[in-house]
Amino acid sequence: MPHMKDTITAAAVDLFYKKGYFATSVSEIARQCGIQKASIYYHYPSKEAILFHIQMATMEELTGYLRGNLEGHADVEARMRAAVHSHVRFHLNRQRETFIANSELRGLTPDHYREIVGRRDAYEQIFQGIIRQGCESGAFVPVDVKILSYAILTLCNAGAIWFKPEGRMPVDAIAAIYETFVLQGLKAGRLGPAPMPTG
Amino acid sequence: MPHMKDTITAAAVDLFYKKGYFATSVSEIARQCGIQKASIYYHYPSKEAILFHIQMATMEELTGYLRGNLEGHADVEARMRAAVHSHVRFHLNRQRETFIANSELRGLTPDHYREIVGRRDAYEQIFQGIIRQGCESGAFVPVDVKILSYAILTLCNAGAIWFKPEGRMPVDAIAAIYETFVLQGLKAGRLGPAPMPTG
DNA sequence: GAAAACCTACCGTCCGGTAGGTAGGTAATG
DNA sequence: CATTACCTACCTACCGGACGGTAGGTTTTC
Repeated sequence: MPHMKDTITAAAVDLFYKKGYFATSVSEIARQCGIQKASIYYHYPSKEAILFHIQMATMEELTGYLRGNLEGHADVEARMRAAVHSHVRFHLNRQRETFIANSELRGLTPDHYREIVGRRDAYEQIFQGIIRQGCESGAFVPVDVKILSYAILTLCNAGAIWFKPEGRMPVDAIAAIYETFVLQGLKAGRLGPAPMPTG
Repeated sequence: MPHMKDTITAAAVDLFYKKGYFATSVSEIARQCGIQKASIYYHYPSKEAILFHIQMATMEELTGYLRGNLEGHADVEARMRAAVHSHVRFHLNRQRETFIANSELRGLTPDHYREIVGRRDAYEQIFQGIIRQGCESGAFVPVDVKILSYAILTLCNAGAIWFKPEGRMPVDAIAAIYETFVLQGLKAGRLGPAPMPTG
């Protein structure tokens, strides 16, 4: 039996995902939990605190998941594959939380905003490190590391938009598609015009 | 000298982009235009109507721009390049409008929602047609058309998130990077494991 | 019996939207 | 050419309601 705080958090995830943070009222969250609005404030000091809690927990888990999935992979191509796979898997399994993390940053206070964006930057830098390493070793075509890292991360989020857990496609199959597409786009293979200088 | 309705629309674009639709009040829009809140309702019947107008105009322009850019290209690879280039260019030049179109669908009434989603589907199907053609002709590796179309469109939106018009990178350079990456990922080139069946 | 968990009742504020009025210009009428 | 009528584009003042949040009392749990 979960504690009420977890129930509240889960209800908030559900509603923030479906209706958005600003369009969701504290009363609605309470109603979904079967309690009164005032009781929410026993567990959380403010509505924003709920949002921050969700975002923080999601970023922590996302980063931890990536670190775990990278362990034991030394080869740069294998690391990239593992990173993409990890990112996609997490986004499909935690659809609602990652959607909130990606789209509800504006609801945060300036302090909390900085906190979350800092963690996000750290996460991105793991990807950028792998891409840079691949470019330097010649495994990948030379690319603008920052631009490509954003592109890849955004691309991998795509699945979370349309994915239905009960659908025909299993998570790993989708992850494999993105993995293949990204690696095909990155691997040195002499196709197309020369890319931009790697400013 | 623009008419007030255009001023209101422009102010709404600005505020919806910066703060989000639900976090923006009609009074704020009015203040930014130097008029009173009630005067907004002379030009628009409701707040939602402003959002719908922005979304509708954006989708119309986006689709028209793509159709124009595809004209005269017969080869499937050239069409794909032109499509990606068009999509990226538009998203960089109309950053605020496309951001709103992508993230503020929940603010629309059910009728308007269907209208916009319908146009979006039509736009996506242009991309899916090109991908399908490329797969069937053997120019592209066999892929799941729908999944890849979403992936490519989402990927091309990435630029609009961080792009600063006054930055070091010109629009066409960024478009070229995405173009190369996408084509490299799509073109038949015998890399990586076999992709999924093209359900 | 005390601490934790939840309640009812309420606060001030802001929201989207409306009612009704008015300044100033244009067009029709005699 | 003066008067009446109408129109556009805005205004002030207000509505009911919902919002986030709080005060203070009551029930449940250990």
